[in-house]
Amino acid sequence: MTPTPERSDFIRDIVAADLREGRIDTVVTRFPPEPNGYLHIGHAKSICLNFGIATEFGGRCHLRFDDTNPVKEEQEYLDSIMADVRWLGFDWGEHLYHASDYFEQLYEWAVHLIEAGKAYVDDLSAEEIREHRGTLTEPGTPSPWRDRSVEENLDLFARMRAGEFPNGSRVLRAKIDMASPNINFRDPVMYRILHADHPRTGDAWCIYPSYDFAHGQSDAIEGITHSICTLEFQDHRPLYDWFIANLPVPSQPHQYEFARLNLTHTVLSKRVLLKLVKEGFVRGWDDPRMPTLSGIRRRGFPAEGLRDFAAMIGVARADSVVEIEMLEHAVRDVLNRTTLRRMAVLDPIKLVIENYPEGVTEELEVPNSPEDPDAGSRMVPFSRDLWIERDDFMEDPPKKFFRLAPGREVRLRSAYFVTCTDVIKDAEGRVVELRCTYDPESRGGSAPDGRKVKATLHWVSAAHAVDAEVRLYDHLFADPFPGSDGRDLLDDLNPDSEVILQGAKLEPALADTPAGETVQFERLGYFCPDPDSTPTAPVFNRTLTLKDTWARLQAKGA
RNA sequence: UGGGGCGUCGCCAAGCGGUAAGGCAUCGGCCUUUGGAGCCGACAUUCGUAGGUUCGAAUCCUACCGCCCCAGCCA
Repeated sequence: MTPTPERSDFIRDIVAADLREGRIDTVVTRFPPEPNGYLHIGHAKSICLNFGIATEFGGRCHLRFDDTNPVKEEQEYLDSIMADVRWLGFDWGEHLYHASDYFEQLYEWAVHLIEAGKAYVDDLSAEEIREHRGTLTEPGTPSPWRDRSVEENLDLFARMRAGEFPNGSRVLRAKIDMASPNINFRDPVMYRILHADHPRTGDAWCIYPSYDFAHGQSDAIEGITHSICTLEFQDHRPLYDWFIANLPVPSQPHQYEFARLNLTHTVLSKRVLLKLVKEGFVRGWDDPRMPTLSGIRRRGFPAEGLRDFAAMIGVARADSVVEIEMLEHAVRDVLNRTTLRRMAVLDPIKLVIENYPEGVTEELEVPNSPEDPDAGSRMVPFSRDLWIERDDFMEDPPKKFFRLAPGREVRLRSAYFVTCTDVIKDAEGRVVELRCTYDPESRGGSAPDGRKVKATLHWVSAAHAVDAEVRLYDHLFADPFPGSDGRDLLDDLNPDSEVILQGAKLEPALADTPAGETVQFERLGYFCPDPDSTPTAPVFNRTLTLKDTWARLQAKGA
């Protein structure tokens, strides 16, 4: 499936109308992450929206770090965010900015508001401010410091900047309306004292602007036309507009809100993700089970799949939870057409072809991709002793199982038809080896007499197999709605989200799979080398399984 | 009991007064040297509920119900 290129949503409709009706000449958007964590798939939705609109309408999209809280922000996050946006396939060109680039301008505008009698320094403590704020149903009460003179406010604010006061001792507040039904208007904090080093400005500042005072003004400075954010900022829009209206800003940006992404079987909360990392429930921010872009990349998901997914889910204002199957579909769709096919046996059982000459190896030509003839083919060694998948044999098969069984003939992919003639078991009765005969006439995988077989099995020549570790990944959370109904999030963690297999058997060509490339292990799924992989000890991650009708039938029967 | 939003198929989502797109999932069938892929078909007489306006309503009006967000010196 190819997503419709000209998709439309309410934001694109607004942009199109603004362009058409001449309210703007060029659309300018921005992706404004706070560098306090790694980007996740929810951010990908926003990135695709903002950068997508810019390219579709011939405008531009800025990458701007909302770095106004030095106590939470780190250079590591700045770096990972830039790498992730690039990986996703977007380019901000020259337009890399930081809210911290505007600290001086923001300070001047704060002074402007003080001079206009629209901001004041408050000496109340954080707790007192909260008490004065009122409640959802009761108006707040003015701070006793609300009516200080402009001169005193100017003096105090300058001394706040100069570092004369300790953290938390004073704040600068906008003077709006303590009785407003919109709590954001009850004299919101514009600046707080934070004696902390900033990743970019170092110790140049000890007062930092709040989100509300920094964001809209940063948009105005950059000439952002459409400032797109998530629903929880709706209540802030009147305040956003208030600052723009009361300051001599160079442009008039507007804010629009859309519903953030929620996904079943996953959690998209920086707080929770940080906890999973810090407390060792995963291998790190880039654990293949994490919904972070770095985790998704390590898992082997292609960026194109994420972009297709973003296009598929659309953009709207209704809270929603997207089934993870939709993401998996988008990823499989890309992988199916782009990936090379290889053979690997995850849970091997020996198959010996009794009538095949001992000590002989022949090279069989196997196509690299049925979806792409241009992908060519490769030579794969074949011999008397092979590994096949344990699940591909049943001694006493049910009606619908049509793989190998005693007396049954099946095809070994691109090789020969083989018929199981004997089953060898160990002392405990466990099947340890299958004896077969092959039909030399069926070389390549089809019989000259035209007879058919119901199954095609993948295989690896035992003498040529490369041993590997394979890590099977599944949803990090077993429940579709982690932590719902009051459960502890951690209780919903899927105990089988990572299953590590040792001694998987790979066909030789797999040993040179480059890092970052995802391949298909035929009939099993998509896999990619993990960064832990070495030439002598390959490690593959399972990106996704293939859709599995047989597994579904079994599940239904059970 | 304040304010701001949202309610169209199991999930996402078009629709903007003219008689319910599409995708995911699911279920059939065909095809197949991956039980993959592909192809074909099925899948909302109904749009949170109840009234009203209209020749005609998911779209307009009224009331009600349900869900989400807001009381950080986080963003």
